[in-house]
Amino acid sequence: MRFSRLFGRTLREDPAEAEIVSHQLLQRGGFIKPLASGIYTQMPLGWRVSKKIMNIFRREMDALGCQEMAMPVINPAEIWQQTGRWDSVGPALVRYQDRNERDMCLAMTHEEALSDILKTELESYKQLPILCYHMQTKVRDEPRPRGGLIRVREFIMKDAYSVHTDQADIDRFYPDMVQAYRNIFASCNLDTVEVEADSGMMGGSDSHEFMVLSQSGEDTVFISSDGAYAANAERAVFDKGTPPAEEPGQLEEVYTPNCKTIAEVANFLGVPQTRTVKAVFYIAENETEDFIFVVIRGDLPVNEVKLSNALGGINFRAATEAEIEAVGAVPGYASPIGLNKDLGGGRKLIIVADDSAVNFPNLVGGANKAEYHLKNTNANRDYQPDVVADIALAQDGDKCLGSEAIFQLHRGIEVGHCFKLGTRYSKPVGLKYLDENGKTQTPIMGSYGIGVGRLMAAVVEQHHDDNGIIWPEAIAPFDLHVVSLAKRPDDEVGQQGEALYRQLQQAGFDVLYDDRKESPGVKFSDADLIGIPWRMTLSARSLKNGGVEVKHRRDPDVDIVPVDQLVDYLKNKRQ
RNA sequence: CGGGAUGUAGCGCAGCCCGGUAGCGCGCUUCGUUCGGGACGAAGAGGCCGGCGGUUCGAAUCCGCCCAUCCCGACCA
Repeated sequence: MRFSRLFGRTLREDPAEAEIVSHQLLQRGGFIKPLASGIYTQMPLGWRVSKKIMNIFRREMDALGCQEMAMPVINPAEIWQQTGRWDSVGPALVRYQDRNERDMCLAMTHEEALSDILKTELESYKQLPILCYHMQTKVRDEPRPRGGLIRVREFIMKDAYSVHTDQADIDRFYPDMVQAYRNIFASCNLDTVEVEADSGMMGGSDSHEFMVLSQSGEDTVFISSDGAYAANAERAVFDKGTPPAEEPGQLEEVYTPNCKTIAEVANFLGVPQTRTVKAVFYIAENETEDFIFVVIRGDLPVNEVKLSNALGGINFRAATEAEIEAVGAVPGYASPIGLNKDLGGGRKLIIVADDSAVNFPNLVGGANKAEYHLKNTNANRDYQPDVVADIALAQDGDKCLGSEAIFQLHRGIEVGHCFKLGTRYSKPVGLKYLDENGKTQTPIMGSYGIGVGRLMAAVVEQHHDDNGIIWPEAIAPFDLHVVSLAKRPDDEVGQQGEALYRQLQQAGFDVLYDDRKESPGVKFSDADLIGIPWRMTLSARSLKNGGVEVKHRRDPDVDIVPVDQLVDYLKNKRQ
């Protein structure tokens, strides 16, 4: 490619709206161009990188025996209604009606589309496992796109699916897929951390995220100080401490003026926050709008993902002060003690207790009376929780379960996610196959996603310097960047440059040839910004020194290589 | 959806308080000089000052509403 003909140009300054480095450099280098919030065009340079990334995906998926296919972006509503996600995923799913007023949507992922195929295609255990993947545009109307390519509303994802006879079969296959993901990230020179994750809207039992640790990440992950445990914030379980061995004491009302927060109460009564219990309130988004009364030890924040899981995956919102008062609780001094669980009309008050609030005895809690708290509240004696679960949010510095290690908080970019889906999709859709004994069985599925653009951005986050991007060789837009410092196109240097460009292309390299009429400074700066690994400078000076000046983007040093030895030199040096 | 910020030429910004016919740098075009780390000179092109409404003799500037973009949070993968 001649630089003079390359569509898209470099910018001298960072676009004002770009805050994170990958967004700045990808835009400045002319890789991407924004169209609307969270919607980007991949310009020729960016698309070249994407294609190289996708080819790495192909290589790894094909090696596993996964077959590439292509499923549609446009889906009919029915298949999403069948799995329940038409209602459960909310406005992130882009919906519309076609001209016949049929409900349609733009797929945000493809479990439904694949399941629909399997409904008629899958009949026998002999077909299993089915391993397939595709790379397709996903559309998600995100509440808040951010960070350039980190979180967007339209993006290409490689998603693979596996269909198995039973759990044992997916358990055998799953590590191979995880290994393929490791290979992919290794090929992109990306350092990733594998963390236990919540499966979120995907459902299913088991899931692992691949995180790139970065300040620009939007996910919170905890890694134990001994490196033995890593989990994202939604999932992380931690040691809440050992409850003191105390006999339950007598309930005792105490006057606690102006003590609406846990900190104030603990301070006023001179007890640690771990000896208090607090209440948090939500309204379930179900037909009866049940009132969710959460009790949790005073020092712990609520993990709403864990809470949702404890309640069978329902959605909810924070309750208003009026709604709290309506069930008889007093905000700031609330307690589940003495509240009526039947709110009438089939509406329930559901008490969800974190295990901390149950295991720790004699906690200070609200009295449902302004300015008063109760000492020595005890779950199961003073009130009956409907659900007891771990619903606490881990924090930096929390202790790991079963070891002395400490949680350290990191920010991360989620670049890949593997899910064991169980029968989350196969069951509602009614997927069936006949086993060796002619018995009807429900298959077990897995799904494995990785975003192309997000991966590209994550690589830039990890591989850049003050001057620009430093692409790993495997995904660089070009292999070589030939910089000609010819004064005129037809002079000695110009002619040699043309010949060199042809020669390197014939040797099989992807070459960007800077034939522009620009000053050397401009060409070098653009070369650094675009970040192609190998830069070859051809100039009167280099020719006088015996050839072409070869420099790797990440090293300051240069080699002078005679033109006729260049190809051998590069084949030797390149990874 | 809540909080905050910003919208003026392709990009980065000033001008806005204090109303009076729109400016700087980069980039772009032409010519000349230059030529190893974002060169120099000369001459140019390019703007519905985000939109709508109001106040005013007069609005980029004051007021109201709306829209868009970014950041934090909610939410989400």
